[in-house]
Amino acid sequence: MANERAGGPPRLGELERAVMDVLWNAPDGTTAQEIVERLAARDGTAELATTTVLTVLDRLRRKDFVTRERAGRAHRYRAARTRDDVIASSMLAVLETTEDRRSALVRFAGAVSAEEAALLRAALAELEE
Amino acid sequence: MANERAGGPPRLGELERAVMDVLWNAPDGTTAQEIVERLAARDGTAELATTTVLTVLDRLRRKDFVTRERAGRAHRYRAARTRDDVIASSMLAVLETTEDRRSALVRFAGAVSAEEAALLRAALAELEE
DNA sequence: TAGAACTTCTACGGATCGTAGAACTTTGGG
DNA sequence: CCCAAAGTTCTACGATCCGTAGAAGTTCTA
Repeated sequence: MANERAGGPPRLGELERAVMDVLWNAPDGTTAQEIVERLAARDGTAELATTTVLTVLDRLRRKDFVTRERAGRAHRYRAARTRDDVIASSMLAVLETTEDRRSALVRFAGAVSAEEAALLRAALAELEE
Repeated sequence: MANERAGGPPRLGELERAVMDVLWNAPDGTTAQEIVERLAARDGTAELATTTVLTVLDRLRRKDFVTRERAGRAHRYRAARTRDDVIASSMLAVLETTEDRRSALVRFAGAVSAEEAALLRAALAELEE
């Protein structure tokens, strides 16, 4: 009974997030191979083993972040959720850990940068119509 | 080099959060003993060992979520940060994991309830002055 | 059909967290 | 002023998550 994640969406690790970033930049999907290459290029580091990325892709699939389909002998992986969806629902999940969302939101509004405040205002204004 | 949390505020586990909740409801601080009792009362479960709560308090202290001061032979623990501050900065941390904050914010604005949208608008309006 | 390409299985080490006993420190009461 | 009780720190263990990747299995394609 040691550890119970209970509510909230599954958290992503560092590499998991990096892989998602690659997928989000490839709307038509990519192969594991290509992900390996892009990660190495992006970070200027040595390539990871392909199996490493495949393991991560598998975990992401279990978390419903990724889908795939056959393509020749490989699979073509693609993001199952948009980046914005993940970010927004993750922010919401955090917000839901408090009883007093009101004051948390007020605080949040005060904590974002001026530009972001403007963005939020614009987004909220659009909703109002 | 296995695991690197890198950026972002430290995450809280389930019990850690529960302890913070108790502290947030006790603005003048409490002792470990009292936390044990409140947790048991709140959840209707058996009391945890006092050392368990003390361990958690210690970890929270290292994460700068909690401070304490001597009070007789015990310590009096209190929250070092407000609940809203923790929530808001945690939301911000999530937001910062994307490059395109603009569209994430738009999506977020669309995902909150109508009431919450109104709250946000009000909070942002106040900032503008 | 065999070799290459790809995937799944298995595994390990580090980190975090829930959990708590053992050992140590402090202090109030006698 | 010293001791027992109250409180704290030390140490530890098991579970889970994540990064990492070899070994073993599967599936194409030439």
